[in-house]
Amino acid sequence: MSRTPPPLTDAEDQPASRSETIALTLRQEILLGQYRPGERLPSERDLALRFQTGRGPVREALKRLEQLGIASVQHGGARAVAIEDCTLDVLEPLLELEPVPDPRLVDQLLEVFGVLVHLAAKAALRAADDAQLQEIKQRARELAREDNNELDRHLALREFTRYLIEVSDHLVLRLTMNGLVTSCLQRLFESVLPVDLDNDAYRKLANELCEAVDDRDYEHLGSAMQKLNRFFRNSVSAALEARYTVRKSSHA
Amino acid sequence: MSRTPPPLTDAEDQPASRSETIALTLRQEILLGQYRPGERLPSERDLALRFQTGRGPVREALKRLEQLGIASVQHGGARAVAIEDCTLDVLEPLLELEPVPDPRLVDQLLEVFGVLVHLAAKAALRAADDAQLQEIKQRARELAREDNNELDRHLALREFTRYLIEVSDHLVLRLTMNGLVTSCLQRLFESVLPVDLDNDAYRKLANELCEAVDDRDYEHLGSAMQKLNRFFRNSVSAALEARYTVRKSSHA
DNA sequence: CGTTAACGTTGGTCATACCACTTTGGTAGT
DNA sequence: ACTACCAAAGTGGTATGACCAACGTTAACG
Repeated sequence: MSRTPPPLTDAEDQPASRSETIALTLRQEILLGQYRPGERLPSERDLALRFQTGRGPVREALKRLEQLGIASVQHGGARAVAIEDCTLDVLEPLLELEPVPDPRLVDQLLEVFGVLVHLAAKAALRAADDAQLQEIKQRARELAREDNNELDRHLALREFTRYLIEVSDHLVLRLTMNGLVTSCLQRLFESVLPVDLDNDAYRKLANELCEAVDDRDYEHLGSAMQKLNRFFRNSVSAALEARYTVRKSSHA
Repeated sequence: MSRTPPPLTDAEDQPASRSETIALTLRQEILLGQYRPGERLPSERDLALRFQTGRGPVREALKRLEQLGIASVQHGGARAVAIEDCTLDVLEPLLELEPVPDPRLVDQLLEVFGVLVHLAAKAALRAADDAQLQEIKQRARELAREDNNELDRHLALREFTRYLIEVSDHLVLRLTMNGLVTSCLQRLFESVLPVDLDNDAYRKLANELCEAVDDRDYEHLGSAMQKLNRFFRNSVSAALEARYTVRKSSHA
């Protein structure tokens, strides 16, 4: 008969399997502090009962949470883990806990992102052959084009950093970025956009970046990227703060 | 009476559950390139047959691999994923693939680690209250003690960075470090130690770090940490290269 | 030759049972 | 009253077997 389709609240599309739904829900609950660190969470049987399913999906969900570092399941019982001891992968759900992500967290994210991109740029310039160097220069110039709108700029910037990482041939860097960029920044830019950027300031910084790349000047490159990063952090921070307060006032 | 204590004493050999063993084995095989990216890996039923177990444990193992980003399991079948698209968590198994970790990878790891610690130090000095600042200074001085042996030094250094991260109150940084430090560097130091460090050079750098911390001088701190990091990278690199060649020659 | 429909395979789920371990609470010994 | 021990209950781990829905392949069809 009618299987009463699972009550998908507002999360993803349809294709969420049972175990995924369970994992998502539990993750959310733990992240919201519903279970204090070290506290035992319900037994698999109870969870199965609660989610109207068998132990199989519940176990799979728990395995995923364990891999996330968000839960520790042992023979005695599964326990919640403090957020600070988790993996980078919890950042994405953490940012999506509320409709407007925590500005502080976003700023931290961009800060870390900044130093890593800086590293990537240096490594890329060091490792690039002639063709790749040309490509880098080309993409750098794209950043400073005048007819870019906000979306174009972000896409170009993302492509630029992506290419830098690729050229740098730096596996550790790439893996670290995978956990940051693909899972967090992408979402972030999608939800936070459009950010009001000072167009002149931006193009000026982008041009400085171009020069540094053209000259293959590491020092110059470093300072340019730092400025650019600082610029973005400030812009995003301002935008987020604005929305944050707006939301709070309209919510109350 | 004898409490039958034999089973323990070693980290993770025996007490690995079936699903863990499967996950470890498959992870290893994929990392070794036994399945090319995008290639389908055996069906759950085949895997269950191969590991002489049911589909349950196999599914749990696959879920973990999927969470690691190392495999993508869909309705059509599970597929392997390129290493570059995985999570940071694959670094640890990657380093442990061979008895002597890949020097190049280790150097990259230390490089990323360096910039992150630098960030942590700045953030910590910025955020620390008086008591914490004193504690930081105290621990910095521990680094420069004369009677430290190699193990003490590494432990002190790890404690120092750990405390920096804690004080910095920088969640993103901490999470990133969790994926790097706890899983990789710890193992690394255990397996690579002892590293021949130039004692005088080290103490000189440590003292410079102390001064920077005492003065709360960010610029000085930055350069000191960069030097220290460079020093470590060189030392570890040299040690690893030596072992690498030794192993290769004795192996052939 | 391209399209489509049937089929077998695969992952996703369900239900039940049993085993091994941990926790817990009670009991006996001191 | 405290400690040490032990047994029962609860929990995770595994095994089995079945069914469904989605996918890939293939064979039949236009």
